Amino acid sequence: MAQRGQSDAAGRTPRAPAENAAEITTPMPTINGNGLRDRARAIPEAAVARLAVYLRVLSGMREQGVASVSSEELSGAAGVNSAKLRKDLSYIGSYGTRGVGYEVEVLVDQIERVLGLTREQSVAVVGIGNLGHALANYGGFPGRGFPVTALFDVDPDLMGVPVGGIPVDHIDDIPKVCAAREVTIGVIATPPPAAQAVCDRLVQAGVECILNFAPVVLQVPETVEVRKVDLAVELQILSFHVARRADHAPDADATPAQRVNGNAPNGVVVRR
Amino acid sequence: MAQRGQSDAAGRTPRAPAENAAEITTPMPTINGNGLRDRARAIPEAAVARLAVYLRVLSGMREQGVASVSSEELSGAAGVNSAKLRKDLSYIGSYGTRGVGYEVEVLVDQIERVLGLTREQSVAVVGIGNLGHALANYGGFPGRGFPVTALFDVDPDLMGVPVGGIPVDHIDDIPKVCAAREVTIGVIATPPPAAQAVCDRLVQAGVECILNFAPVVLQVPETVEVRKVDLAVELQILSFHVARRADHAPDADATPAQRVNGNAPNGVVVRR
DNA sequence: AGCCGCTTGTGAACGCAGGCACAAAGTCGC
DNA sequence: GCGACTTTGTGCCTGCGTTCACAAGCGGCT
Repeated sequence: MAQRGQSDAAGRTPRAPAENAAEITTPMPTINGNGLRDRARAIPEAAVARLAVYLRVLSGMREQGVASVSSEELSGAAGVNSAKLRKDLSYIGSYGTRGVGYEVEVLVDQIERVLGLTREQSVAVVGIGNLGHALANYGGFPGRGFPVTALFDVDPDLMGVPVGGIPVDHIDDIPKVCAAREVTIGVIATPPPAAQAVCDRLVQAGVECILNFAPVVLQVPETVEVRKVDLAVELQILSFHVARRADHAPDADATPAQRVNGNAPNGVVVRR
Repeated sequence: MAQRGQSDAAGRTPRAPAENAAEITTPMPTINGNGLRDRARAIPEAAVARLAVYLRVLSGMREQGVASVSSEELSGAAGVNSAKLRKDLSYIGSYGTRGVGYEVEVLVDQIERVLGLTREQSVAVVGIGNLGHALANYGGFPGRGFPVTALFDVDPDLMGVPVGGIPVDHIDDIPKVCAAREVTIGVIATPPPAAQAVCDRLVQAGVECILNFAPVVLQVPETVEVRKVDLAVELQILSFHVARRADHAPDADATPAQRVNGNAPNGVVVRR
């Protein structure tokens, strides 16, 4: 993304599944051609998204006392094909043991390192509606993760009211508060009309990574990374598939078998 | 993405047991102009996601009385490159006038047709927490869109209570209620442990498209389309970019806020 | 100690998606 | 009515991401 989703969305994605993000204006000034100091950049965005999934699965395994795992097992649990999993893992280094598999602990540590989860990322949520509430309460994740340290809204009634333990500030204070709390990631959960103004303030505050839930195309400087999650778009994509299915239904040839072919490890099938 | 991811995430993008990726694979590159039905299959998923964005932008334009638009204008507003936009539009047919541009009205209609928005998709939301509330109140979107016609939870206190105008039912009634209300899209907004069970019930109810917000890899039959939106994954992807950025920047150790402020690009705001 | 089988890591092929650039096509002005 | 200008639609080329297939490496078994 995707956001790309998801996508992606991914947003993005690609940049993400749904690829998205930084295309905006600027005709790709990316002098990226150097390809030199790209050690980190060498990891494709799609792979990064999957690494996050692997991390979640691995965390679950660790909690259940699983010490070691093979690419086959892990890929099955993550819903990808094992070759892709191995390639993804190879982007971050060689931490497996041939003939044996991977040590869960090691993999967790390494993925966390690559994803930058070793140092906590401070998150600000702007727009404390239903969605903002949900995000504010999200708190810790699979493992620990992203402490929400600042909340903003325009509603006077919300000012100072703690939500999920954090008091709400006015969006005019975004620059000040974000700087003070070293916010690195901003989340926009406002109504569409307010999104761009909020985004501008976040950028002004030095935030370089933004997760946007508002159905608007944000305009940002090239240095800022934006991922978007658009519920309407997600629904419309699904709607497209429904339509396609309906159109195709009369002569429904038992669905494209090739698509899940190599992926679904044996059992993936229909539970229940 | 899916990608998504959206998927990007995508980002990407997302596919349940599998991932996402190039599906649909229709051999023929599609000749437009006729063959109304088979062309839908040839549209790449990434393009579908963008079409949804174009639709939103176009709806806004229509509301402001804009009658006609060029690929350059529209692509600018949608944040993509104009060639890509034209190619995307070409997937659905030739509705532009050379030398002039596209008629907004026509484009809106055609995109809605392709996305299957002409017949309304009935949506069920499962898990009425903060996120579920947000979704239930989402109501209509850009234009009209996806009527939420059913809500489910396990909490006895919620049973029968109307949220956004729709009463909440127990998840055990999913098959019955979904069938009765002809639900075509299911949205899972439950805690992770409940997600798979809910998913199974939705599938059992005949729902073939699922939007999953729970951080779990759902196991579904191949006939079911799943898109996932994982907030943790989105944040981790952003975190990755923060980390990458820090590695790249020689003056890495300053406080994040200070550092980024220093990097603040000249024209902070690009704005439409 | 040496062999065997298992699993990783990766080079190479393949296929899709993106971008460029141009021919086709239609409009406007004269 | 004709020519020049504008913008679409698309063929081709490039690059990325996925998949395949296999050699390399490691542990266990005899």
